[in-house]
Parts: sequence; structure tokens; C-alpha cells
Amino acid sequence: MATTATAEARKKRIRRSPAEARALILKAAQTRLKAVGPEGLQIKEIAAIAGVTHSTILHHFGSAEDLRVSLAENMVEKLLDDILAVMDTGDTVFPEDHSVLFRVFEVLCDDGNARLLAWTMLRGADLRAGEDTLMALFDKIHAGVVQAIKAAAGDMVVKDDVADRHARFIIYLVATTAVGDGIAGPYLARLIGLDEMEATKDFRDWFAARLF
Amino acid sequence: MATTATAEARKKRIRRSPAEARALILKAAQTRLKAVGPEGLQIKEIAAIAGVTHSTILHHFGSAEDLRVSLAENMVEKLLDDILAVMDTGDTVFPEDHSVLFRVFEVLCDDGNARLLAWTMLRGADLRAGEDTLMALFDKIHAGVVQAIKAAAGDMVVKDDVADRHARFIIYLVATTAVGDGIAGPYLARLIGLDEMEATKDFRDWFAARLF
DNA sequence: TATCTTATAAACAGTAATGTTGATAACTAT
DNA sequence: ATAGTTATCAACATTACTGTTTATAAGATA
Repeated sequence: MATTATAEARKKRIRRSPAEARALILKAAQTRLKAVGPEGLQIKEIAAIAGVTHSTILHHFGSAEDLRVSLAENMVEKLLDDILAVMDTGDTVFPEDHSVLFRVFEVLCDDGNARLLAWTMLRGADLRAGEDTLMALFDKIHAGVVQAIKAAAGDMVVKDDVADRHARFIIYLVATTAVGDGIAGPYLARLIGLDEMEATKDFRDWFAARLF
Repeated sequence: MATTATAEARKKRIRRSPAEARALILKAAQTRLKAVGPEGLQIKEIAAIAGVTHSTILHHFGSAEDLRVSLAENMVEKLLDDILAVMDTGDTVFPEDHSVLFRVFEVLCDDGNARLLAWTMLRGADLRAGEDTLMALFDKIHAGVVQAIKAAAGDMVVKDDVADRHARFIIYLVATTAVGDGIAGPYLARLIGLDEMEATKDFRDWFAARLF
């Protein structure tokens, strides 16, 4: 009988290391979050996706709320790692098409990263998670942007503190735009009569052209 | 005894019109949403803030989810009204300091409006609410921006379709930046070493200067 | 004033979420 | 092998959130 078969099949357990189990569960939680938005992030649903019971989640995370906190932290950390990884793939920091900055942009706003980030922000989380990674990332980007500013100025001499401030504004602008684009992009694009597909690319080119 | 006093005090009922009751409840819901983020938007909490029982909410809105939908719609409508109101206060659409566009910016990103908007977006709501208001608003802004672009060009002749496209990009940029700023602004500002108070103003000036 | 409507509330009911317990199977170490 | 550890699960318990019913008081209308 089917019931007997499943009953016997059920006996098999996969025993993971705590780290593996946590990672598996966090991934499932992220999947669920992308799928259904801020509400509906319940441990039973997550457990179903991860292929475990909800008590396993409670075992590893303590409580449902603790899982959410861990998820928020984990997502910020992974996002930063992704951006760092992307930055290391280019040979020079700023090729003529500003591609590194825009690869960062893409990581931020594509694939729902900005929405997940927004969820994190909206929760009012501490966001002290990955503060050091963040600082390292910022320093790296900042140095590159300063360099690009001086290059763009050509012969003209740019004072260090001016370039520094300018670079900070540029980074701030790109970051906020990326977040806003990721969250409200599709909606705004429709409203404004930019039909997503081509216009997105055009917009980014236009944006890049007036950054420096 | 205190219990007797409250028991007697409880007898007094405030009887509101349906419109008043709905408005009161929606305001409480918004307050709660600002305070606690996407979760914790439960009708009992909202009822407590509004000073009614949760069954009153159910009476007026039908269900908890219906309240959330109404809230999302209501917020978008109010936001648009605010922006429209702000736009009508200036005599010309684009004075030299671009103040109207930035008053719009402020409405969008200040006082948690962007966070509420983000919540709305994250819910995956239709957002068809206020679509016509939105279009009217967009047309108004768009016309102003086109005008400003041509003014900025001075003697040079700007083709209509070029100005139109340019204007759309500018509006898109301002809107996405405003949303991103409202959501991630405080966090990013700290990270980037712009200490909120003064730098915010400076950033907006810098931003305005390179828009046209 | 009398009647009707309905906004409100209290108590109850149902459901869906989280959390708890005890047993067991899958590893590790001795 | 054997013992010890613990990740896992099923069943149960509990909380909390939503929804229902019934009664009542505040107005409106006549």
C-alpha cells in the first residue's frame, strides 16, 4: 500500500551538520520570502520547502523570530559578499563603460535582492550584521570612484577633499537609486512610459553618462 | 474600585459615521505600520491604537486582509494627493533651484512615506489604486521638466522627442532615488560617512545641480 | 416620543501559527 | 562493536490571530 510505503520511506532521515541545516533552512526562507513577500514567512512553510519539519527549524534557530533575524543578517552578508565578488572580477576598477559600478547596481537591484533588502530595512533590523564587510566594500568602491573622478577631470587638478566628497555623493546616489529601482522599478517604469526591457538598459547608460 | 469605574466608563460609546470610523482605523493602521514594519500589522493591535475593538474593524472592512488592501490603496492615494498639493504651491513649475521637484522628493522620502510605499510594493499589490491620479501627476511633472530642459539648453534647439525622453529619465531617476533614499537612506548615509543632518541637504543640492 | 437602523462591544468559536516533549535514527568517538 | 551525542521527527500543547454571534447604545427618522 502507498501508505505503508511512505511510512517506511519516512523512516530515512538525513542528518546534517548544524551549519548545513542552518544554511538549508535559510535558503528555503529566502526562497519563500521572494515568493510571497513580507507576510507569510512562517516556519511551517519554510520547513516544507527545506524538506524538514518545523521543529527542526526551532531546534536550530530557537524561535520563529530568531530565524527571521538570522535571515535578515544572512541576506545582508551574502549580498555584500556578492558585490565584493563582482568587484573582483574586473581587471580595472573603472573601465570606460563604468561596468563595475553597474555590475554592483545589478547585483543590488536584480533578482529581487533589493526587495529582500527592503524587507530587511522595513523590519527595523539593527543591520550591524556585516558592518566590517560593508566598510571594506565601501573603501574599495570609494577609492575606485575617486580615481575615476580624477581621470574624468583630465588635466584639471582636483583637490583630494573635493574628490572624496564627490565620490561619496556618487556612491550614495548609485546605491539609493539601485535600491529604489529594485523595489519600485517595474511599477515606476510602467507609469513613466519606459517599457522595462529596453528602457532599463537605456536608462542605465544615460545615468552612467552623467555620473562623473 | 477601579474595576467598577472602568466598567462604568466602558459603557460610553462613541458612534462614528462609517467614513469617520474607516479613516480613524486606517490612520491607526498606518501608525502601527510605521512603528513595527511589515509584520505585526494585526487588527487587535490596530484596534487598540484606534481605541476600538477588533470586531469594529471587521465590521467596517470585512476582513483583516481587506483592511490591509484598503490601507495600501489609501496610502498611495494620500501620497499622490500630497505630491499634487505640493506641486500647486509653487507659482512656476521650475524655479532656478528646482524646488518643486525636490519638494516632491521630500514628500516621497520623508516621514516614512517611502517605507510605507515599500511595504505596499513588497505586498505585490496591484497598485491600480489611483492610477488616473498618478497619470495626471506624471503629465504635470513631465511638462514642467521638459520646459526646464529646454530652458537649460538656452539657445540650443532641443528636439521634442529628445527632451521628452530626457524628461522621463530624469523623473525616473528622481523617483527611484527618492524611494531608495527613504528606505535605505539613514543606513547608507551612516555607512558612507554622510552624517545625515547636513549632508542630506548637500546631497540634494549636488543632485539637483547635475540633473539637467 | 417611539421606532428603526447600525456602529460598537463582549463573549465565544475556530483556525493557524508557534512552541514543547519524548522517542528515534544517524553519526562520532572510544 | 558499544556508548554517547544530537539532529530529526511526530504528536501534542499552547498561544495568538481572525472571525462570529448576540446584545446594546447612539443616533436618525417618523
